[in-house]
Amino acid sequence: MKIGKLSELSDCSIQTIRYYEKEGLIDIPSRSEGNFRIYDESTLSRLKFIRRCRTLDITLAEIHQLLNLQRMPSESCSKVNNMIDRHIIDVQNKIEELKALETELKDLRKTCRDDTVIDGCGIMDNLSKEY
Amino acid sequence: MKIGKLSELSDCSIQTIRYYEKEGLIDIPSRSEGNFRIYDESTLSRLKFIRRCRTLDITLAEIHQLLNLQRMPSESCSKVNNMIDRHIIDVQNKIEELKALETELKDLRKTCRDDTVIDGCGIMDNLSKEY
DNA sequence: TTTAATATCTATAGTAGCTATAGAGTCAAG
DNA sequence: CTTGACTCTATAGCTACTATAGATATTAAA
Repeated sequence: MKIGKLSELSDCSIQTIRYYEKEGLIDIPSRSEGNFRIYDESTLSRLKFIRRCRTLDITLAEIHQLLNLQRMPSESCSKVNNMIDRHIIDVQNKIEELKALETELKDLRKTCRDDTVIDGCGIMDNLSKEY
Repeated sequence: MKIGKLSELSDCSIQTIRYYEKEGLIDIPSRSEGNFRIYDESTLSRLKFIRRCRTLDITLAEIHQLLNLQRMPSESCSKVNNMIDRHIIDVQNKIEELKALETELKDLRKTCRDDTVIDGCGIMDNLSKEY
């Protein structure tokens, strides 16, 4: 199949597929006479794997590592486990940060009534203060 | 004062200060005989304002807007309020997304025992599945 | 006064993961 | 034979910085 079809089936944009090729995440495909990329099912599976990882916020560098591990089926999978564990912690930390930010923004928001003017706006005042 | 001192006092790196200058967030400073940037207190205040906004994840484009609003003290401050409200919602949405991601990562993690190899690793299996 | 260390200058490239564009070529249908 | 849909390469843009390299300026010590 050509790149348009692959894009449709994999839910990756055409540019993204070419980008992944450049990054070495998918195999270099064969070409048609007219120089169009020709793909088979294996690239589709690969793209789905990559997309699944990306929805989990796994970086492309980490996906590289996972793909390398796939080629060493008898290795211990502790690296995979550690990677996921690290991600869980990162996500938890990020959630805590965002909660703190939410509180701070809400506090800031309270300092302005809706019907006032820039000059007396508590928000602008607060942003100018030091912390 | 020169840029090194300003950097120290404002907690912005020297490169960041020059970057903000390029982006039009701070005034273009005067120069010494030897072509060094010379700043006064007003730039320091401005940088503190910018930094405060940045800790609240306000974008540089939005900071631009806020600075424009500062120059119109008799305008209604509803734009400021709306901006903060929008940020609160964005942050809340992001938190929900991350919570879902956390759950998903934890579920994924449960599919692998620590003492196995890649070939039988539930995580690798799961990443290859479609959803 | 020379010299060495420190501070500053400009310009440029890199980060992550795409997305968007321009300008050209390919191919099937009408 | 032309139209339209598809694909090609190469390049630039996004955000908010950060990190060089190589040159100049200033300051302090010897």
